[in-house]
Amino acid sequence: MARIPRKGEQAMPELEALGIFRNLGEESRRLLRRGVACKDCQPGLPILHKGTPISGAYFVVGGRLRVYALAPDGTEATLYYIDPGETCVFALNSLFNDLRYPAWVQAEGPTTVALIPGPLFRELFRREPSIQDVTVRALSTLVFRLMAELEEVHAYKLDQRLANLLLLRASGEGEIAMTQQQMAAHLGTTREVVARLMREFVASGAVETRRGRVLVRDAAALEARLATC
Amino acid sequence: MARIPRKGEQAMPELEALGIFRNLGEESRRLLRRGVACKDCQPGLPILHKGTPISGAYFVVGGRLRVYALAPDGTEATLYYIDPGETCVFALNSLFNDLRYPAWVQAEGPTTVALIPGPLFRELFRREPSIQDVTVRALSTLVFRLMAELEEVHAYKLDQRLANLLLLRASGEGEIAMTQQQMAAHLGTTREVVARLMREFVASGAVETRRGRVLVRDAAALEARLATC
DNA sequence: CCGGCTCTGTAGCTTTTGCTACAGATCGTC
DNA sequence: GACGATCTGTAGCAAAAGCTACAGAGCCGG
Repeated sequence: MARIPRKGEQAMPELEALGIFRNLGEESRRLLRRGVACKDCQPGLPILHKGTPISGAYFVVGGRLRVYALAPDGTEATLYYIDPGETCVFALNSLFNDLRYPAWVQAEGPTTVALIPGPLFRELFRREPSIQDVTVRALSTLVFRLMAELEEVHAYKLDQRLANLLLLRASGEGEIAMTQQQMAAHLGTTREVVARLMREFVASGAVETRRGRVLVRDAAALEARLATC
Repeated sequence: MARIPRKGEQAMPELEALGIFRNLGEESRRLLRRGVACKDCQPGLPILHKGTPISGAYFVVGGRLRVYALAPDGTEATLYYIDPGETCVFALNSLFNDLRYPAWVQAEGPTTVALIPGPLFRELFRREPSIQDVTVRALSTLVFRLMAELEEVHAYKLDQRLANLLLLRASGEGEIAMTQQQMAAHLGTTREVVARLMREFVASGAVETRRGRVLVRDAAALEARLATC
């Protein structure tokens, strides 16, 4: 049940529930009370589109956002999720560099998002260590991830990269809720190649395939696949 | 002719020649005078190795640093250059996240580097807008680059990526001072593949090859190659 | 000048991945 | 239950890239 958007003073309690906004200076709080807005997002509808100009910083207060890219053939690849207390690093990057947003964002389930307008966020960044920390950490984390992904593309073959993806995405019970097409989009290849590689994993007993899901049956076998040069 | 390393007060004139350090507050200057060091680097010898713990931020005062990766077969791939007034963003990333340095760095020609110890840099970061700006901009620029490279790997074939590399690296006179092996390392492929593709470019009149160099003869032909799907 | 090292060019074969096509299974809606 | 959409599995062929091998050219130092 979506509430009406909350602006200024009414949005503060939600924001202060996040640790990074709890110990701000009085001046920063005053600025925030005049500029921040919180709103509930409908699951499924894009909140941000590729090419959107970015006017502020987005923080997840509750729920979860999914950031995804669209491949030329229309398929979606999830880039990353944003959990409560986290900010959208692509939006930060766009904000600090006057770039347009490079992907799409949608809410997964009921999600509350705080939007801090650009000039306000920059001012907070100037004066508040916790904001500086979250900004640099978000950018650094993204740098780390992108470097790892680029290295993986150069260093590994597709079977190894698929094995890695399965290991990384497996839940506690060893389940990956992805279609082959989604895996293909993530790895930058075709669905048929994923199917072919998956057949080998099935034959070796490493996984079982279901419609829309994969079950890891022998993680060690996947790790062994990863270790082959 | 390398001078002895300059510490504290003696290093300040060189540092203040860089715009970002020119308008610092008095307290920041006082801190800097007690902590900064400048030194001249020998061309060729690595300044930083992969795996090195990072103790501070590196700014180029004069000359130029080259950051490079080593492939498993020992070949070097230049990742980026650092010019005067710029900082080593990998070192920043390592510093803020307690990571080890991910590559190698060497000086190209006579180069002077200022090292600002970690705690001092963090303090400057907290209070000085120009330091905040250079930090966020360096990280953001790296994010942008890595994202573009990752997208290029997925969206283009090797011939297109080679054409792009030649266009990007060509000097004003259309010369690229790289061996085929270096191009291969950069693109994550083999020297023979580069040779094969280069033969096609030569046959079409787009380039001429020399030992250790490539001469672009028809940039439009390379661009046309880039545009083919 | 000579020798060693590195770079370039080439060939042939193999492996990996992509493309096209098809059929069957599964799921949700009417 | 029927139907349409989507997902999975498979096959065959093509294209791209990798691997191995070799020869010749160019550069530098002794």
